Amino acid sequence: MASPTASPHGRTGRPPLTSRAQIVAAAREIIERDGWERLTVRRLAAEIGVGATTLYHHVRSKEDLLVLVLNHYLGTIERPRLPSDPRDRIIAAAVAMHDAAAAWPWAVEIVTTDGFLGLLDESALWMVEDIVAAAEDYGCTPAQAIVVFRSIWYYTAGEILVRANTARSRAGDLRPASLSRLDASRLPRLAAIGDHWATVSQGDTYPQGLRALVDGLLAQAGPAVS
Amino acid sequence: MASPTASPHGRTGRPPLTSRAQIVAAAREIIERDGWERLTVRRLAAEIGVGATTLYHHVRSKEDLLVLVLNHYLGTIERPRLPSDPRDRIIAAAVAMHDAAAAWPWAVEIVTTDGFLGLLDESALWMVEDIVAAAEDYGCTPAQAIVVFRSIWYYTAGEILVRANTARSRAGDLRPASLSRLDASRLPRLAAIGDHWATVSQGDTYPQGLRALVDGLLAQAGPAVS
DNA sequence: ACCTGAACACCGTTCAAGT
DNA sequence: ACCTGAACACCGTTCAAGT
Repeated sequence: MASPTASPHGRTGRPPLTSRAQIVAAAREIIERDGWERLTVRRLAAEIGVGATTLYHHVRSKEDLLVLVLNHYLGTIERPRLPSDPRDRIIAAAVAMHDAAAAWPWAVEIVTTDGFLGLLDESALWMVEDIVAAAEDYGCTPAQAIVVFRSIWYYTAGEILVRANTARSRAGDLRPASLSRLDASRLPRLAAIGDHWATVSQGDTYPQGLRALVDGLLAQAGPAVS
Repeated sequence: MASPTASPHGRTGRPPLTSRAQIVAAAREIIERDGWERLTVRRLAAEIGVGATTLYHHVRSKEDLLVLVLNHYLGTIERPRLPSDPRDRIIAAAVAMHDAAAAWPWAVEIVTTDGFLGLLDESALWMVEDIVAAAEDYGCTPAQAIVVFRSIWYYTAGEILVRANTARSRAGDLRPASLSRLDASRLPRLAAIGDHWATVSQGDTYPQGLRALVDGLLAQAGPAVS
């Protein structure tokens, strides 16, 4: 009566044809091949060669699936060597976090929840750890270090969002977004800037704004202890 | 043969039963009553009492509709009186922008496109104008003023996103998000902070981070001219 | 225990046809 | 010119039934 393929966990019944690892791998394949907008439960099931409803035996919901995929992605990112100077270390860690997010902008939607730390695996939390540790090494209290991380994350998430949406809208119709049409008497500064805005906006101002933010935050925490 | 209800614009044919103004009003009604997630083309049409396909004679797409609704909303916000000191003026304008966005977090998705300025009516651009003008009054070049605005917008949009997603996820299942489960040997600082993180995260740290960002940005532009 | 198809309750958008 | 229902091409999720 005993199943000839009884699992080592002592479970009985039909052995699984689908595994969480297989699901995550297929999801990454779809994201990389077709873009993350195409990752739907139905497509993912088709990719694996299984009924759509089967997936609900392995993940609770689509969001659950996305968290799974995100953690797998974050686990593949190597932890960078960081400078010893606390201020420079915060900036380097933030840039690493930004680069990781820029490659996977959809992840930002999952991760922009205040409780998101509870969703992430330990292997993905070193970005947070490094920033908090550097802030404390500079002389921040734990509460100040949290504010430092949060503020950097807000700034980074916003930049990623703009970056992703801009790329998406450029894929569709080009928008002129010309400011020269503006009424100079009501919006004089914007009218004067005119098309210069588009030129400046093409550049990457993330690092510059980041340095400003970090310097401002550390100044609030008091002068360096060194 | 002439229509008895020929419009003053000299157009002929069946007079419209549906107007853009009516559509925008109905959309706002749905958003305020049921939440913005419930605003669908079909629901909107039902609210007006018209076929869903009819709306496509008045708006090009759903995105077009959202831009229409957003501009109407922004047009109703009063332009605040701002301090004369440039630094304080930037902060006050940013806080006004933040408050407007916090009330309508869905709008952030529309407006986080680099070319979004081209989508907004003049009546909505005073927030941008005021920040740019204040930055220039402080002594920034136009290019620096653009970086100031962009950086503030990134930070603000990110905060709104986290705020909106946190509210949404709290409406669903409560997440514990406990950091005390962490391995202290691999993530010592986070483990030490533990549940203190949740306490600090409950507070509103937007103004504090904003001040840090603005001070950092203005320091980059050089010392005050006054 | 694992997997299935059918079904539910939706989406945004197009298009030929009606008035 | 304006409005319509039907249809297209999808979604995420549930559930009773099969193996």
